[in-house]
Amino acid sequence: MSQPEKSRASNSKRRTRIQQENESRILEAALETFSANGFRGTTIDQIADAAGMSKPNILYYFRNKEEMHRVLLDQLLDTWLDPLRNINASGDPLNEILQYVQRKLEISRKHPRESRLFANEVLQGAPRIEDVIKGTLKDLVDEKAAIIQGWIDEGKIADCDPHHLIFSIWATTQHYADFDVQICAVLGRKKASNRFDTASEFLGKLFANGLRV
Amino acid sequence: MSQPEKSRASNSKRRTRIQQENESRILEAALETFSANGFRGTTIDQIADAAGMSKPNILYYFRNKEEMHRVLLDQLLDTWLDPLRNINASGDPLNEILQYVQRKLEISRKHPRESRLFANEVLQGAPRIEDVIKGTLKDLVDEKAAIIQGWIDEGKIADCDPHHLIFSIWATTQHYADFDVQICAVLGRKKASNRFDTASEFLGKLFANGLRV
DNA sequence: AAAAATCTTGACCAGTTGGTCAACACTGAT
DNA sequence: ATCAGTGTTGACCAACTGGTCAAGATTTTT
Repeated sequence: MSQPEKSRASNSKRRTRIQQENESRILEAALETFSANGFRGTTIDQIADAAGMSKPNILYYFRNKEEMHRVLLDQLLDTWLDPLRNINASGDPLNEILQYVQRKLEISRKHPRESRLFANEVLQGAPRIEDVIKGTLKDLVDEKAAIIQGWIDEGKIADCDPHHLIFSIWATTQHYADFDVQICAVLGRKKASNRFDTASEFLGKLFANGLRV
Repeated sequence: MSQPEKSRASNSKRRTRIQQENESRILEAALETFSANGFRGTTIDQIADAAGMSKPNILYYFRNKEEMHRVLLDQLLDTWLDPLRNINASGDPLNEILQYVQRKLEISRKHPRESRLFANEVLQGAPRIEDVIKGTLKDLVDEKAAIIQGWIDEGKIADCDPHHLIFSIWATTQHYADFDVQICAVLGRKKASNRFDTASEFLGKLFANGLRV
């Protein structure tokens, strides 16, 4: 009776101190490298270097390159959907939406690497997260879109397609993480230094104005 | 006196019929593959397959993988900047901006592969187009931002940061090319079928409303 | 028709990369 | 202190990949 082949990371036994430390060091290094170079552009050696350990040791904790990527995407998706979940049907409509914009922008500011990892994945056709996108994500978006449609019907915000409204919030906020290099280059050193604050102000105005009845 | 090493493609001599045909077949195949898999994720063999020729023949026309990528990016950047160049200081402010939104959206609709190629490049830190972004692109954006600021000062459109306005237009329109998989999955088969038309309507409303004085 | 130029590719090579393995080092429970 | 379980890595391998080359096929020029 041999054990099914499992990496340490996916083992359900209680994890030791060393396991926990190393797994998080590896995931941190993998996030850094994957988000900067994409999946194919990342080598296990790079991750090993970034994590300060040997390649075989990386593969002692994760069965293969794919598994590190999968774990990162899984972790990511929770954080990703959280702000959307927070939209509250009984709150003030405009305020709920503006809060959502600001929360998403805050994620771009604080977690740009996760944003780029996600962008890379979707750009390549989302092969590894197709299920989540078509399932959990779609259901959640449909649910919130219905809430927004309700607000529109009550005349609380301007008439527009709720799905596209959500897309436009994703687009504008994630842009500040995914295209940061371009943003900084175009703004120049000085204006770029507080780009997230000026972006926050701009997006607040745009959506507040754009959704006025 | 040996010729400097040049691929056929970059040779300045008059190009033969076969050269022209094959170079464009290769670039078409390369665009398809690069935009779907990224630079590192693309192998010359894949491009050769897509172009229906052998690998050595690909490398007869282009010195290496890098050169195909470079040529594609060069071609792309022209198309890319064109709509922005079209913004006219003496036109009707709101109309000029809404036209820009629609032109950019049209590019996402007609040239999604180019958009993804560009997105891939910027996501990875734009190593190969840094110069253009910091030079031509920045200058052009600054110029158009000044025009928009003029309109704001005249009270023709709402007060907002012109640079971020441009970013938000890039973000919202390119999103429909770069994240198409996600858009389609979330919208579902039926609503996805005319996604560009509904997007056009939504973005028109959002920016028209958002820029009202 | 023949020579010159251009085009095409099978075979090959060297470097890289994902992943394995056996042997050795460390940790912590007894 | 012991030793079973856990952690670590140098050496290695097979597959892949970017790129070369010489020889032959095709097209164009004369």
